[in-house]
Amino acid sequence: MKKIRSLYEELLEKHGLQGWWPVNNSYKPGDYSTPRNEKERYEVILGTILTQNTSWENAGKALNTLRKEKLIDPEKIMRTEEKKLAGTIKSAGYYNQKARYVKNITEFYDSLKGRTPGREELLGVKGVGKETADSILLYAYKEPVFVVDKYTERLLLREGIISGKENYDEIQRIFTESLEKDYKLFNEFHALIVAEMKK
DNA sequence: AGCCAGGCTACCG
DNA sequence: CGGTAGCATGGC
Repeated sequence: MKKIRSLYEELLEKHGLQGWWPVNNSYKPGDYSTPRNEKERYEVILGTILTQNTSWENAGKALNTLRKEKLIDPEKIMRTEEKKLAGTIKSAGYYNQKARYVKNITEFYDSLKGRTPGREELLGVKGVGKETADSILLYAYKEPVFVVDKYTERLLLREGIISGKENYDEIQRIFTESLEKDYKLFNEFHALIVAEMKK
């Protein structure tokens, strides 16, 4: 197995410390303290839905609108009519689907009562697939879960580490078997992958 | 002007 | 079951 660890060192050398979750946050390189409270946690969770197959810019605009409407609040989202919610997040694309997904994840989030969810129960929420579940665990709950996305797959393809036939869990295992389970490391590694692959 | 952006579900064979 | 159409805006 080509050294995943040395790949990390190379990327860090090339790009420097990045940060965490790039949608609408004044994060600083090397600062992994966010989310600092439940409101920020919930905002990150909304961001994971809004950014599905969508540019961060468009997802960020939708998040800004939600913020302006004071809707970064589970109770308010649940009280907002789905049609209206869809209009509010229009710029994120797929707004009808995502309005439904936002409702679903909000109901689930509320039912947790502050508890950290498991991956399987997250996957039980309609609108939450593997990448979204893992993004929620890593970025909202600081769990040491490696997030696999298009950039991750493209990088491993480029490096000849995978053939392209591997599934999500197999790709994820390549990272978790080679690295200590540290959410800051997983967070930074993924940010570096994006810095490397985003043209 | 068409292609692409950190996916996911439902449905098809 | 593995494969894929549909969902949609905004930036280039």
